[in-house]
Amino acid sequence: MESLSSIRVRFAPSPTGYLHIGGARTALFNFLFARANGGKFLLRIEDTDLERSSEAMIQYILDGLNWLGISPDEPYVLQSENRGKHISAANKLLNEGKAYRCFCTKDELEIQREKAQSAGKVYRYSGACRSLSDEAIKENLAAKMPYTVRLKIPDGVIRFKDMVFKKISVNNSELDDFIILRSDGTPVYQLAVVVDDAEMGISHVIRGEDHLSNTPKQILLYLALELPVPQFAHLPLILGNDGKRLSKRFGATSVGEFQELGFIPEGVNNSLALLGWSPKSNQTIFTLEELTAQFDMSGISKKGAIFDFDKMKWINGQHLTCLPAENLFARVANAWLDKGFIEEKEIENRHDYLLRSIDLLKERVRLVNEFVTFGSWFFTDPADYDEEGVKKHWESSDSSLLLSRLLEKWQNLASFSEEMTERTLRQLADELEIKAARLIHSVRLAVTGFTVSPSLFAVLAHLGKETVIRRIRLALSFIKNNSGKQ
RNA sequence: GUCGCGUUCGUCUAGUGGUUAGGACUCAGGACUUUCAUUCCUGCAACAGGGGUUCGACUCCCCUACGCGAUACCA
Repeated sequence: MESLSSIRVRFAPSPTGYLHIGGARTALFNFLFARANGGKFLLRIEDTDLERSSEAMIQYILDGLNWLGISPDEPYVLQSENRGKHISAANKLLNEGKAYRCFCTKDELEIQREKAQSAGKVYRYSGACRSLSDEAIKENLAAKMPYTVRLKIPDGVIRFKDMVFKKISVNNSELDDFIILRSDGTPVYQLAVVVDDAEMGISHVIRGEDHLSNTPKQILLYLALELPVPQFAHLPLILGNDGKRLSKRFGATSVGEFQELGFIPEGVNNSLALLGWSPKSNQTIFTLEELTAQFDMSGISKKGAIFDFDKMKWINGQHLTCLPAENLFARVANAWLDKGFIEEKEIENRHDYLLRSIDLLKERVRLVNEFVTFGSWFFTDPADYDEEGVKKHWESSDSSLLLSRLLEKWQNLASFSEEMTERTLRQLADELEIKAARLIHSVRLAVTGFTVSPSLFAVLAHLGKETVIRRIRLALSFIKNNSGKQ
């Protein structure tokens, strides 16, 4: 067995069909802890519930981790493949008298439980089978009576130091002799985790707070099996805005959904890290590398964190502006491709144009999808114009005059550069004794269809003379038709 | 019910006996800019309640309330 001196952590999801955001955070913290301490980050699929598990579901998890950039360092382990080891561990305990066969039936136990509950008492297994005589056991076995295996819990108190929650102590009397092997011979979760974690040489178990109260049971199992007890760190839960555990009611809860919404891994990782962890400094925007460098268990909070979608978008936007356009290229180009703005071959043919487009827009968007919603004019003439904008900029009597005058000037421009368009526009404004802003707003609306855009003159130079002229003409006829209607 | 854990601005949080209780998102106002969704500045806004301990408690102790989790032949 590996010694515990080498740091090995694991993320152990059950394959439920997608990578939950809470799971992703657990994975991230495991990953960061491993990286920060020169350890290994492993993945174990808890597929004990075989009916609910499939290859495809495992793939979702792998894809999700991969997308986030936190793939495991070794091939994943399937819990179901360790079944034999779980069973022999149970047998070992049985042989050593640390566990015993329980012949009570499910129905009997159910009745006892109900009785205790209706009497307002705490139900715990009575221990009826704990001291069955060897003869009785033999008889039952001979009679082929089904049995479960239960761990014999000694008197005492379990104390452990959680890296997040600090000292925890639970009296063993709170725990009853829990089942480790079902009557069909399959191992129960508690046994499986302990055996698997030991088998994988896990040194630190980092998982959700919902496992905190399982920990004493598991420690008892480590002790009984004479396995080294790992360190534990429990992460506070991620909650929905009603303060309860995050569930499907809250919209996006899986990594895949965030991806579809237009989040990038950098943003998701950053947001997730800040849910329950805080750095020593005031820094809020982190790359994965920076997180790795600064991650520290002491920064983990004990309080459940409510998920703030607005902040998450803001963080994502920060990454979008910081990342060089080249890094965004593939994702944004794909979004444009999906939307039909461009064709496959254009990704290469018009590479520079696309890249510059991304560069112009990236400071203003928060989600990748917004490159689509606010970027249509890179590719097509505006199909319609912002209503407010039309009212504001195109409904005065001289609207078309202004645009026509500009059109005249620009048609004759030899160089349609940023400097030239700006200079000529301002000249015209002077000539007409109006504010340059009037012309600028009017042109922006004509060229993009929106009232907001990146720096107008940069936009003009980027689109080129031909397109700009065409769009101004289009706008002119729109204004004409529109005023005719009224 | 019992056990465990938690409780600082609306949200994420800093704070480890003496602070004008700090930062971030959101929101509001302002500045810059041709506009803005960018950037910058300003503002709003919090120690759950009650008892102790102490010269002095957000910080330590106890109680209450509230929340979450666990109490399965689920994981």
